[in-house]
Amino acid sequence: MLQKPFRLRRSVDVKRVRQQGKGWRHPLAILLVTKSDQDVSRFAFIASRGVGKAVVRNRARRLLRESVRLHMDEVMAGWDCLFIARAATAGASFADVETAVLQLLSRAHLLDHNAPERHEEQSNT
RNA sequence: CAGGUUGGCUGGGUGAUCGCGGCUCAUUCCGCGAAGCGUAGGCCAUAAGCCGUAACCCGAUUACGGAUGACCGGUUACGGACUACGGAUAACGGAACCAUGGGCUGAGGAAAGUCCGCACUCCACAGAGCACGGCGCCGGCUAACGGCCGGGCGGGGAAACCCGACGGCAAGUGCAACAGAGAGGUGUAUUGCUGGUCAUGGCUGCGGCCACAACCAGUGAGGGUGAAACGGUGGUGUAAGAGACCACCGGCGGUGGCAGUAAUGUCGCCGGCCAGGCAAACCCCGCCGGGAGCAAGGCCAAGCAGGGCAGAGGGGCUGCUCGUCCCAUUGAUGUCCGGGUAGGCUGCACGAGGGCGUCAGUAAUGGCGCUCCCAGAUAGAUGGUCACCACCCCAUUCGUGGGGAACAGAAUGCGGCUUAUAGGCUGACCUGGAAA
RNA sequence: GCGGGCGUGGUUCAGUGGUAGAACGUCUCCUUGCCAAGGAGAAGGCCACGGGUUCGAAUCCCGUCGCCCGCU
Repeated sequence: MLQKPFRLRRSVDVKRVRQQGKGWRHPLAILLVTKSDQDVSRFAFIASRGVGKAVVRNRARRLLRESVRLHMDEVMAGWDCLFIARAATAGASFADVETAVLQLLSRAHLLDHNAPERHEEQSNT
């Protein structure tokens, strides 16, 4: 779980994103996005029963969530994002899921390239 | 040593780093603010404080000094309790639950399937009968169970051991394709065997013998069909045969003794000779079952708007009948149109609880003592990355390198069952071989 | 959480104890110069899976798997 302000918690919000959101597809995940009136961007992660059993669904959601968490400060504010796991998500490695998430976010033009590159800072320390 | 049977335990570890949920503490703000402190006020006196002083005591020696100072007289400072005010703190309560920091803690043996059983909660206290559903050898355990333990019986296995929906088909009804003479009651004949009637042919030593058609009668032994054909073996009997009769055996019904709480076992006696199979066919017998479910239920917040038509009945807790209760002509209820909500808290984590010991019991289990506190999410936490060690597989120049690591994720809780499961540890038993 | 149903040739479905069928599709042949339509014929099933009851199971019972639906 992300920290509370960054979670998309109410079912009405999720429904709104599902119905009105613009979508981008990747073999490992689907991203739906709508503009919100919030100061921050909020995220939700969905794995349907088609993805697998409970263990597999948990695994898929955790991988997606962790990928988003590590790059959250690069994402522009004020968007509601809905990540939907696919059948291959749980079987993939974390690195693959991470690149897939970054690809989806950049295709949705949500990455703020002026933000500090946390990744490099981490590897330097 | 090899093969097998069966029970129990476990379900990777350590560290670094970036994160998440819960509880808790501190930091922030607010409320209420005790004792104590300060100020003011009067009150208390039987005061141990102060003043005076007799006596006693000590030193000096007849004068006094010192200390303690009773009684008595006086006094009011300290004191005592009280009242009012003052500013503060602890504790408590609340807000915020946002941020930061600290501490503790965070998936399973099946959390799974939802197949049973309970707790808990609500319902118009749920009564009777029928229906319906479940269970089904006996005894025990349990809150309860379709569970567990022990025992019996039947089946499998060489054995350890395993498996069994294991009440009733001489209460009734029903079912059995094909094949077969006949498939459910007293019934069956175009095979066979036997006798009779009337012929025919062959042989003849004239007494008969053999073969065979038709009809009538007896028979169910032999052959044959089938999953299954109305007991088995031996004899008596007969024209041929048959439980027709007899002996033994098996099975059945009744009855009695002994062992056992019982299921049952065992030993007799009597009967009739057989009364078949299927109740996971209807059913009968015995026992059990009110219904719904934590989205139960309780509290709070927010929001809205009613109207048309039908209408005297409607309503349960599957169904029906009776009974009972609730709502309803102040319009219940049904239906159509329209409007509002999709939040929070609680239930919700101390329990039929875990561990250890001990006692009772063959055991399941129970009693007692000590000890521990052990997830509570809500678009749903328990995760990501890296390193090392242990495990398995492959390669190996024996240094190491590469890969793999099961089944599976709490959602009110608990007791079972069932199903999935890589590997590891360990107890007991059986059979065979070898050695001593 | 509670409850119900389904699984049969490639597809849609019958069959409710006695040797598994229909329609469409597929294939072969006929018809046509060729195709369609039409006609004749054929192939194709361990009845989802594993046990049990029964002489015998697609059917009855138990368990497993998958799919679908309803209520709250």
